[in-house]
Amino acid sequence: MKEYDSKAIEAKWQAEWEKNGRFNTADKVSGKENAYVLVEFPYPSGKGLHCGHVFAYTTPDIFARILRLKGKNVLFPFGVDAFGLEAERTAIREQKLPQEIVARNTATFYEQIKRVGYGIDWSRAINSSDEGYYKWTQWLFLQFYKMGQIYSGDTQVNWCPNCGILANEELENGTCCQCHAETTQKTRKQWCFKMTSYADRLIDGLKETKYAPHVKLSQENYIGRSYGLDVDFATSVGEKIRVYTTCPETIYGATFLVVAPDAPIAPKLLKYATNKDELNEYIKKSKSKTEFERTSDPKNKSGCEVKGLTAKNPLTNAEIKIYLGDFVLGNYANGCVMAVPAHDQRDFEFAKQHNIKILQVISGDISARAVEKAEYLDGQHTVMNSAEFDGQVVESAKVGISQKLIDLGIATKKVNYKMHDWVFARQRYWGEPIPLVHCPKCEIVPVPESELPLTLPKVSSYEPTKDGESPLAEISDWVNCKCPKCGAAAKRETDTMPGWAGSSWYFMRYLDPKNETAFASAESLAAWLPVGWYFGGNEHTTRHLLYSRYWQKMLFDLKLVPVDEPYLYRYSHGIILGENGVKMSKSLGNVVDPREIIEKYGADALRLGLVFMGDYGDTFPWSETAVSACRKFLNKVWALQEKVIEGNEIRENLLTPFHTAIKKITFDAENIKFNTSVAALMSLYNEIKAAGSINRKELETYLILLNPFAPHITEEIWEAQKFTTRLADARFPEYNETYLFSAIVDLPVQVNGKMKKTISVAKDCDEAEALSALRAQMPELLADKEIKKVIFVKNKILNLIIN
RNA sequence: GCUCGGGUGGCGAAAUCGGCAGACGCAAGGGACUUAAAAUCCCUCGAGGGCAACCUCAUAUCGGUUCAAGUCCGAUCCCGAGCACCA
Repeated sequence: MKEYDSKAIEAKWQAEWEKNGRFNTADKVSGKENAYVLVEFPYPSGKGLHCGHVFAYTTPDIFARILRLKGKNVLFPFGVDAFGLEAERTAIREQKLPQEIVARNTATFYEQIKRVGYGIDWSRAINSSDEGYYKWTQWLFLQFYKMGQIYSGDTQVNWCPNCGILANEELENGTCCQCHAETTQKTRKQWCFKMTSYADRLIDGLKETKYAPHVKLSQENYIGRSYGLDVDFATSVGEKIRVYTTCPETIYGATFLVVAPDAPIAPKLLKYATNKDELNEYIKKSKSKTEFERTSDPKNKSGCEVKGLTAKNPLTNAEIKIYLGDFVLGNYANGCVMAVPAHDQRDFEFAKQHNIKILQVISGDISARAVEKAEYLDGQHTVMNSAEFDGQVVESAKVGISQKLIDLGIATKKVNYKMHDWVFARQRYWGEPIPLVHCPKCEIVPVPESELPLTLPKVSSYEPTKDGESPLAEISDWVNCKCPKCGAAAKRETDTMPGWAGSSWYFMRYLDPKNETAFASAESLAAWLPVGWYFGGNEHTTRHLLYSRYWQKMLFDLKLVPVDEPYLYRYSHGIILGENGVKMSKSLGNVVDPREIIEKYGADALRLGLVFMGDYGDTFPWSETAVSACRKFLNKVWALQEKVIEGNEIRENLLTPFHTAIKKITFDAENIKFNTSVAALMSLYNEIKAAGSINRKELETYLILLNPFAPHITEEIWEAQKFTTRLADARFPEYNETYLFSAIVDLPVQVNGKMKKTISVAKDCDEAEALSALRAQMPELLADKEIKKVIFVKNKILNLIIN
């Protein structure tokens, strides 16, 4: 009876769960408390599901199963996020339709995932590219359009002279990945979301959530709110240059200005310049760089002086030079900065490179590098070379100088955000058509809601076009339509939505996936929102999270949802690398298919192995030996059936081990750290084995504890042992503090902070009792020593300071 | 470059509030069972020293705070993720 037949057992129980859905479906009406556990829905890639996916889903499944055993009405749904570039490119490569690719890959994904034995409510499965789903994505878009959150604005796109618009993913070192031509940045009007108008609420709303601190920090930094001043610098040609600064305290040290080549004011300055050709050449060059390239090179701060005009420092009246520099971004604040080389490292390097005066205005050593904000705002540094402010500490000079600039009418207070508005259009086939119509008379008219979904036409050719227009623009039957308002001949918008669209609200469709009259019923939204626990990849902690929070806030303002934060907790997982420590990829041949592992060790062993390998949040290599170790462990649990004796209570010698394990798993569930739960289950097994037998109560308890991790084998043993109820209806045990420690504890004893030995003392004993126990048990330690000081922490430490 | 993580034995890792560093496993070595092997079971297992009791060193590096530091503070090095059209 050493080995168990994992294949037969897993097939049996998976069939049972599928047939008898009540174990995994969330009840609409139940006396229980609702708990919504969400895992990011994957893109159904052609590579199939690999162990990285399984790693991502196993911990949430264990968590959901624990909540069920704790008596919660748990919703744990799944689906696929099927629109997007990857499916389209795969389809082009295989000369098939994206629809076919998605259907095929989704089937494979679901088949694979079912074999791991997740407690998923399959009745709610969704696919974001289904008409019944994207009808509501389009409907939501129209609500946002009608509330004024969507506008047509200038955006930058990657442009290949041969292939048209490219995604960032299609760039290879500034060239096109297909034809290897040089790419440039091109301006194009596109639909955008006015997301910056919600910036403050997106920061402030984080207070309502319980995300991990690093997740909140990522969100805040991405939004990048800063408080500063808009300051006008006069120029020799009358035109004013408005810069944004968060460091007005350094303005006396501003010795040049840098204007982004794509700043709104750049063309005006160019008119007066005497070196137009040189400047135009510089502008052209910077257009070939992406924003990332412009800002990432620390050494080469390129720039080109704008000759023939100068600016004036508003407080010193010194004449200062103006440069175009592409490390300044045209779309942030005013696209212009005042450069203070003594107190900004970037400006410092630029000044050295272009031989510009470095004027120190804050104390410190600037011989080798700038003394920056992080250093000088310490209440110690003082201001110099700054007229009447000389000698003041920086913090107070900052206030004074700001006020002076404002009083002089040169500056106004300004709040800026690093976050941009959200470009929400793609010139691609495989996405939701944007439901707008261009009418020559009425301009932009929304498609009537009764006509949704505006379906994506099924066509044989859907490749991106060379002129940068959407492939839909070439389908005249589809493009030409009547204006819904005036009936005149009109044209449909041909851009589609980005992959972010469907994923910004999918957690609500799970609540009511078949509803044809609303994206979800008000009752279901009220019953389940916000999502209690949201599990997903580290790579989504800024953008996907932010986008869906933004949609939620707009929907809240439209009174369409009851809460304005969609998720309460957010847990981010790492990545499983290949066994060789490199990212799993087909070309490297280190992808692990869960089906192979299940074949060899069983799904339960795979599940245990995946959580045992490492922490959910970490990135680490796949380890087959961890799975094989867990299979051995399960074999031993199976063999416990030979040692079952009668008994209705946990025996006294096993009380502490059992309650320690229960506490550990309970604690781990709150903190999503199940690797140590597996260790706790193994330790508890070792104690049971040492006891020589297991009684029925102990076995019953052990099976409940192990069930969320290894659902199949535990169901099988439970049934074979003829416990009365179903395991799924059992209750997760509670731990009792009084059983956690025995009456005698080992107290570590240190001398002068160095660990010596442990002594046995009564639990919770005081310092005097501990010292007398020490004298009795280790008299030699204190012989002829004078104790100068005693540090005693109950049940933790006894530290003696001795000469 | 900017932002966010991380660095602990031969390996994966643990250490919840600053209190016995290495739980739980893997690999390895020794033993039992076996005709033999596999499986299983038992023992050893951070490094160095010592017959032993024990001692010294050890959580990327350097410095600090503290009775006590993997944990807190400062500096440095290295690795991973994201940086707006992959999602």
